[in-house]
Amino acid sequence: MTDDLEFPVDPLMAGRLEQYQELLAEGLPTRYERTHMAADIHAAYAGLEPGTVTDEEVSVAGRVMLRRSFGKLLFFTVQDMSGTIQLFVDKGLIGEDAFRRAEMIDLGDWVGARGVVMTTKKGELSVRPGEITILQKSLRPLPDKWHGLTDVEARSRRRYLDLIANPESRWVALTRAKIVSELRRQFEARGYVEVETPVLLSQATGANARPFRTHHNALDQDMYLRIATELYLKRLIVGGIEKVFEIGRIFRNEGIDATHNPEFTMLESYEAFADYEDIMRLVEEVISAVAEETLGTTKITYQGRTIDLTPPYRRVRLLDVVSEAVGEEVTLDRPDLRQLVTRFGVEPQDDWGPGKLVFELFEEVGEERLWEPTFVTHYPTEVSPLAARNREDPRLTDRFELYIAGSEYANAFTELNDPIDQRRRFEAQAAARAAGDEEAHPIDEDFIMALEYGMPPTGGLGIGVDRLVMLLTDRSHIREVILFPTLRAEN
RNA sequence: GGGCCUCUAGCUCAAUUGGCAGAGCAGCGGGCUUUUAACCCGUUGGUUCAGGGUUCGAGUCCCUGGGGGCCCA
Repeated sequence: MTDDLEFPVDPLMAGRLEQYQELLAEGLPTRYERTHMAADIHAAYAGLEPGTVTDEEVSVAGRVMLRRSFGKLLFFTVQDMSGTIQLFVDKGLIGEDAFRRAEMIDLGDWVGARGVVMTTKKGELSVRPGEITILQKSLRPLPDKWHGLTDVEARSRRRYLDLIANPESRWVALTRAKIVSELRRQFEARGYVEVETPVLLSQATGANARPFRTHHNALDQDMYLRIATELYLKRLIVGGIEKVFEIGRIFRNEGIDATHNPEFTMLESYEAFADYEDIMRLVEEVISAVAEETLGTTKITYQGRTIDLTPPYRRVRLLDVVSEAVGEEVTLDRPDLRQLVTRFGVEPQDDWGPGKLVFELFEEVGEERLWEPTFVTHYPTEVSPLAARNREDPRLTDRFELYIAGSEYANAFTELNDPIDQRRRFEAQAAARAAGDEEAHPIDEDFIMALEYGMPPTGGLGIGVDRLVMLLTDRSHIREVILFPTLRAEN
């Protein structure tokens, strides 16, 4: 029967294929009327005495995960999005024909079943179907029913199998959805307007990173995938959309490791008339609210250690973090800065000024010390080309980054709205680029023009959504929170 | 980019000093009216990542390449 197929048939699939072709000939259903999710039934009938048969009729549908077959009894464990429910099939009640058909159901098949809610002698809540319908065959065997799918690469590449076999993976995926939804809700509740800015650009701006390059055929023009949404969102502030945010995919052409995927999701927000201290309060409120709404608590466990996300978060100046880490006072004025950072393993380049030196030193020795939620403030102007200068010390900016568990989760500042200074900053970046820094920011003339029309004082924010999901779901690798992480092509 | 580890049946894993490539699950056949990874009996299934080398003999040792993981930069 499978001989006429134009592709080689795996012996493991042969029996199923034959059955599938019979089902196709009979006609498979195009829909199924489900009244209950598995979890609904567990919730509604919790505590039902063993050996009870109710007269409550329900219908369930899902994928067959386990099968236990006796001579005249058949047990299926069916999994839907909410969990699992057992089907109890009794030959004496369902009849010879229906029972024979039920016996042909394989692990992995999608089925629908309608019948009464009952408990078995052992107390297992079950549905005793009067009818079972195969909704679609699975032609391939599922991963090991006990061990699941453990191979890291296979789990990423064939995420559908991971989701079928590993409840934990499903939980992460669903929790991510909740987190993103709650983030959106938090900003909307504060009057922010969600927008979409271009992904495809003639110039990649808004961050220090290397972009992906592509080409538009009709325009015959090289284009870049965005590395940030920043400058477009600020154009919208100029345009009078005073509270604006975007949750969007960002692309950076860089290596892949535990915390980096070439495409990732960033939330950026901008609010007119706010400064970076307002944004600090916003971040505390949003992060703690998202934890509370998605996990039910702000006290979380990450990699075996507890973290309290309850505001307020500690605030500390970047220079103070660095000073504490190296055990002596570090300032931008120290003549021996270059030697100092070298001593701690940083390899400075010739064109690095004091700000860059201190910043690199912070990344080397400061970050890892920050376990409890901490706002690190006053980043050097030299490494913050889009942030407003601090009024007391113009070599520093009114900027902060949020650190938790040694990693960065948010970056925010009072936005630079002085078009003259912005041009100067861009020119400094252009000089760095000319000196070989491929990640230096290019000059964006149109953005300067927008600032020349006047941007109100504005507080801006970026949150790494994938990192936040990692934190809240206790995953140590970014590929665990991205359904289809970037992988080398197979073969 | 560097170091270490790893790749064996659809899945999860074994294979002693270099000596016939195995198990459990899945599959197939049979039994069983209350199972929970059901159980019991029987049974099919291999390009041991690829290529080369050493050897009477290579999953195992060596070389080259590839995939993956962890750590470092």
